[in-house]
Amino acid sequence: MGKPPGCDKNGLKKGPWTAEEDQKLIDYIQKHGHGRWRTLPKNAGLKRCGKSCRLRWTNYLRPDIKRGKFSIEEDEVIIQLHSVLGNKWSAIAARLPGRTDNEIKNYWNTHIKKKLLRMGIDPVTHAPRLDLLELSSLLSSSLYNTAGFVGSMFNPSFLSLATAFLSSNQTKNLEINNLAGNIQQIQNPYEPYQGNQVPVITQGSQADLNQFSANPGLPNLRQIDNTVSDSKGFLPTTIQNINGYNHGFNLGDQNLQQVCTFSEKIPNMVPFGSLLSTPSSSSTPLNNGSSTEDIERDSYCSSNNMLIFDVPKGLNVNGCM
DNA sequence: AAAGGGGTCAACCGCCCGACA
DNA sequence: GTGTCGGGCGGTTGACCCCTT
Repeated sequence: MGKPPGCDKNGLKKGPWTAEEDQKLIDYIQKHGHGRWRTLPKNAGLKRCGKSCRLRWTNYLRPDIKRGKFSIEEDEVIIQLHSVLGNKWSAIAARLPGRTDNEIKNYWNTHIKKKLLRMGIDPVTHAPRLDLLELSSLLSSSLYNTAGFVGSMFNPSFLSLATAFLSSNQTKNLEINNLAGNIQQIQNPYEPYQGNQVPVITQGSQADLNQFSANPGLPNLRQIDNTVSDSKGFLPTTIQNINGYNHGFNLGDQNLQQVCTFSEKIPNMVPFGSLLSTPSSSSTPLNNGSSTEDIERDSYCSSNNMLIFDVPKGLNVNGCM
């Protein structure tokens, strides 16, 4: 079954393409079009395998390729689509005109993944990292018996519920994953647990949240500003409906649809970097290889739409990440 | 100035699938 | 049903670059 690897046979050249080879390939495709990649290199006078030619064309030489840095909007589209599609880079690329799957894949692995990790978000599941919850659980076990409010704050039943809640998100269907992408709200990925406030990442079904709201052990969830930047109608109404506790998550297929039709909205979209990026108060980036622009981009954030827990002053949660 | 360590990204690899003879 | 072909996919590699020491 299948076909021979090809490129390492018959003395075919591998490695970086020269300008001359590029020109030959471009000239040939401009004259004859592409396709028939196996015979193309011979006809074009190239000592390359067809696959190498195809990749060079689709990933680099194609005239409609957009070079240069990814915009904030593109970042957000990628994150959104990845939360729904996973590592389906070609599917993601299809929604980002001018970008190739390879480029997006590289960008994800080198930039976005790290960014999400800094934010305490699992880049695979787009859920809060469970190891952080486990850390909370450790805190709970050590503090539970010594401080009354901590016992309430880190109520094991609450942690258990939260863990199950978050775990369930990893296996739930697309709409839940999309919800995670839409309403993850976090304060500061560089210093996630600042002062007396713990960032809250809310996601889940209505039943999940009803459970949360019904749990007396929950800390005081409040939202600084629940007027969500949805003036263009992009963000789901779910966020608008969150006012303190859940007032009704209503996620259905329309959310997936929103993501899938997202690219049409890019030109006029309301950035939701405020949801996924960071405030300008970040101090030292963890990635010292970041360019100034990266730092600025990572710092892009609006000051509203923050969901926070009130944490008693006595509890120092700095450095939990 | 030089070494080395880490980040980036173009290119490659291996596998898979659908179409077709 | 089987083999071949054309093409696509996600994962990985390695050369190059830049920054730090």
